[in-house]
Amino acid sequence: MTRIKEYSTIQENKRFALAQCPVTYVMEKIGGYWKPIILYQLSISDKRYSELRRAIPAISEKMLIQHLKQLEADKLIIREAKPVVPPFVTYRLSASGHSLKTIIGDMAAWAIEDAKGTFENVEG
Amino acid sequence: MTRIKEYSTIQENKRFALAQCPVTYVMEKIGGYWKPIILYQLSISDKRYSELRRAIPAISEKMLIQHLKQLEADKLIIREAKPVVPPFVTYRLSASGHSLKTIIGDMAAWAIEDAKGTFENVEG
DNA sequence: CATTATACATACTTTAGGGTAAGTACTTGT
DNA sequence: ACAAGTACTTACCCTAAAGTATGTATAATG
Repeated sequence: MTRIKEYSTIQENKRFALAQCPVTYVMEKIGGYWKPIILYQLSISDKRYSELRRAIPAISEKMLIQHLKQLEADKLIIREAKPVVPPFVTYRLSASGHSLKTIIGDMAAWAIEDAKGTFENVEG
Repeated sequence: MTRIKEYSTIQENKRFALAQCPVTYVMEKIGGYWKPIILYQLSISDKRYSELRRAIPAISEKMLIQHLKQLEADKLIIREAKPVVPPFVTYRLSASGHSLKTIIGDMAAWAIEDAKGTFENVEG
């Protein structure tokens, strides 16, 4: 995972925004390009690492793992590794993750209303 | 406003995410560092450009204008300019903007609960 | 004995977005 | 005459996040 500088104006402003603005807090947690898609996939069903990879073919392995680690650190998902070889790792939504589903649903509804016809299938 | 390349993998993936994922669509609209804060300020009351600037002292003028233009292009806010000099420009939420308030409120509520640790140690 | 599959890790590059600083045009106040 | 306030605009720099490519250990399979 990429190092970040201890100090920079961007970091300062981010801290400011996080302290002032709960919305930014949520953004920080689900605001990567792929995070909502990962969460959507996990909301359908628990999945192994490789299942996620196949479910989202366009994502690179680095991005997948990186976001999984972040989501895990933010306690939105739970990682379970069976001590076997080859490894068997399953990801699933935590309580926080599940509680986000309502919001995500509302966001999706708003988006679909706002841009009628742009979206074909998905809910996540 | 900064130019973007006609083609890049990032743009490709963004298009993919936007087409597949309504959440990403919402993120695109309210996902700048300052956008939620601007929207929040305008949800309190309509404001002139300079009032916004004073309400959010940490933001640079470039960022403020840039986000205002984007929010206007996305039809979340409405810009009204009186043809006088010195200029008198007022910004206010559009209908779309107002309809976002519920979602923003829910996000804020979730953020506060999550920060408190409400969801911790509960199984998904 | 080489390939495939598991679940990652890590070095390096690119790009979009954010930040800094300065300028524009026009009027009012001192 | 000059500073200050209005609402921007533009040129340039820097950083965080995203992308590319390759490597790791272990076991089963052909």
